[in-house]
Amino acid sequence: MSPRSCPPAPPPAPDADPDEELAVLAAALGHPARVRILRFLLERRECFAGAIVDHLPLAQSTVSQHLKVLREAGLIRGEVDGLHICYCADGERLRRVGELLEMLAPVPAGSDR
Amino acid sequence: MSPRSCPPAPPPAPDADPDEELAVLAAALGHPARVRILRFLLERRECFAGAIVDHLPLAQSTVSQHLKVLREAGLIRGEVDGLHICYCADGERLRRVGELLEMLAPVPAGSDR
DNA sequence: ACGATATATCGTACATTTACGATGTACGAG
DNA sequence: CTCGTACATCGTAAATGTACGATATATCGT
Repeated sequence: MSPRSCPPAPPPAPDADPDEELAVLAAALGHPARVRILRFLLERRECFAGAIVDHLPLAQSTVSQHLKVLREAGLIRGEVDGLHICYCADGERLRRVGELLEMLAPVPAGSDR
Repeated sequence: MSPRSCPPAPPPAPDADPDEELAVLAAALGHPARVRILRFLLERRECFAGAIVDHLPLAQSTVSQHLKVLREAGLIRGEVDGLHICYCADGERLRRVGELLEMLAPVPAGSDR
């Protein structure tokens, strides 16, 4: 079972300008360490920040900074669990990226051969 | 009709690491001016660099830099047409972003209510 | 060949990002 | 209350990004 499921959902923070919204989300995804963090959270059952630090070749403070970037973009959420913090990837927010992308460049009709 | 359709396709430049590939593409999308350039190219029939410059509140040299970032990420291609250069958004490459995103976080089964 | 036009590149200034170690904060154990 | 653990934040240095004006390059028209 998952270590702790994160709270239902924080404010979705609607952005007036879709270009700006996409740019902000894409920028948060624009560093390999952050993509790796997301993949780690999505693939593993673990979620504690320490596990992420152990998984990356980066200092704890650096990982914490990357977590902050992801948090501020709404791509992850953290829930305090005693001494630990359990981070979860926010699948909805990630799907929002795909949605914005699809709005930008709709896939051409009948491209499912 | 479109001003000039761009050449078929340059080398797809496969990236060994999908996390790295996604990060590079996302970083290229991580600035509102670049998203606006892509939208402009996708929505309008125009494609000349000058039209993009007119469309953005940025200096010509700055727009040229953004075009370079998009070009290096493979998100646009430019074809010289006399004095002008016609830029096209590369739909395939944009769809590749969605693909990488989908590989990262598959949409949960039966989420199409 | 010359001048005008379209775009790229250079040089530069300033802001932001990335990385680290050090330090702060909050919690639980004892 | 004190100590250790887990994480965040601070301070800072180096790298990268963003923006501009100036300049280079290439093409077209004459």
